[in-house]
Amino acid sequence: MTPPRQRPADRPSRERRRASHSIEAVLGAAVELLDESGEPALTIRGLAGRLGTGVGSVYWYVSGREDLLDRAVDHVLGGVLAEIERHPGTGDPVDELRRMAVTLFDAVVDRPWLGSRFMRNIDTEGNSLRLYEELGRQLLRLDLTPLQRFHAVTAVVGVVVSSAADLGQEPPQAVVDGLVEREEYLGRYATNWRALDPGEYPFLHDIVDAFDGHDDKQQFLAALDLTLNGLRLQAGQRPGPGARTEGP
Amino acid sequence: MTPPRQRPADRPSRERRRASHSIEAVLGAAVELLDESGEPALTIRGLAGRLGTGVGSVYWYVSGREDLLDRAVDHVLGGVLAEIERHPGTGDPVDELRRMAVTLFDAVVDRPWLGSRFMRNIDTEGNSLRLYEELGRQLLRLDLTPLQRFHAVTAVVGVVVSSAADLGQEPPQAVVDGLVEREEYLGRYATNWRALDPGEYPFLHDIVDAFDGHDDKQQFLAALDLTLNGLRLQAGQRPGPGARTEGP
DNA sequence: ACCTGAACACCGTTCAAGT
DNA sequence: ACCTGAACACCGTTCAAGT
Repeated sequence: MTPPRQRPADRPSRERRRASHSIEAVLGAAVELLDESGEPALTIRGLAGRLGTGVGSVYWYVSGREDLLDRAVDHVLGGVLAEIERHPGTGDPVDELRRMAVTLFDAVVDRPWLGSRFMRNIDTEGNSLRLYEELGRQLLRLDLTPLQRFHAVTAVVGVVVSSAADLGQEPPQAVVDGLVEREEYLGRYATNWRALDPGEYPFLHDIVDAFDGHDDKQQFLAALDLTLNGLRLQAGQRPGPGARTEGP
Repeated sequence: MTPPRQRPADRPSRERRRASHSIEAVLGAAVELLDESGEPALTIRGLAGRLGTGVGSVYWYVSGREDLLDRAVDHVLGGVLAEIERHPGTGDPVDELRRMAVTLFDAVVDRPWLGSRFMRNIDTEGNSLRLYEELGRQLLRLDLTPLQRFHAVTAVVGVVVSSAADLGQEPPQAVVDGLVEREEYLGRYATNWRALDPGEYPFLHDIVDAFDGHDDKQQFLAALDLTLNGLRLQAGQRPGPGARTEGP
């Protein structure tokens, strides 16, 4: 919804400054708040309070809450990028792409507030764009058209984004607080579904046992592998995990 | 983030009532506001103003803003469901699934505020759950395990959700207002990318022409077909559109 | 059964004034 | 160059009081 903001290049500025006041301190505290209680909990006042300053001070470093959020995301993405770049990346391109997507997914599990923000600012240089490049680079080694490559990265990122949306919605506060078990929470779905008329909801009855107590990561991997096998097919490769195996 | 709310069954109540005050009137006005200016523009005060009542009145019909949003989504989903159910649905299961997903996507294009909300409340009966059932039912005709079916619907819904996230972010206000052309907006990305070092960003340079002026629907269809071809492979079918064609 | 609107407890953002 | 905090213009939600 927001236009690409000007991102004033991180001011290097001079050597010593009050330790608590620097863009790094601001982003560090912001990430803390986000990690502790999620996106809605990050307020300018709360952040200023944690930094021991007034609200106006925050506005010296960021142009607003949206900018703050974007920078916090970029900040955290630095670590993800480092992890992704650690590996040589010389194996099968689709396998590499898969590994990167899983790394990204794991980061989102740790920080649901990354939500669908982590690929929002690919218009200008930053960690999102580097990540995007890193993912796409694998596809250069595949026999595809540029348009197919563009679509393929979109699709792979999309699998992570939609999983992130799932994760972001899931924990009702009671589950987060540990008052209600996740099992019990999922169990409610299953219980409700089983009470429905099987004639009207044959599909729900078919999957209800599989749904009950399902694993988010497996769900993500399944979606990812469907996409990647479609991609392998498009590139003329043989299918990977999750495809039907023919004969013994 | 929110726990499944109690949804007090739509009160039928008695025959005549002031026309402007009924749950239908409330949801109708809410949808209007959402269509006009998006999710953030839907405020309780604004809604009450449009209805010509006080804020307290709105709270008699819905339990809060989140509930209002969920009900508005459910309201609109009724139309989508009707369109999906109009067809016989006896063709190839994956083709049918594809058609439904496209219908869903088109609805999201029209109403970006459906965002990732349209499958959020599948714990209890409602149009989201019916939609979910309708999608999944196609898979019953495929040779898959229940877990594979569950994962497949998740994946297909995920493609729509991630496209919705894309669409929801896209229009900066200036583009919505028609002050800036979409072409020009996308062009900024392309211009920035072309200015980057090709050695550092080989992938971006490879796709920049394809990206420039790309079509959202084609992008969605490409991602969808990758997933569906992965699914066809899993079910032992022959691949559909988007797969590499072997010989003449 | 349904509506009213003041009151409460928050927000993000701005800006004159400070050092 | 960086900080302060009051002030402004909003929010969602509650609730005693009305009809």
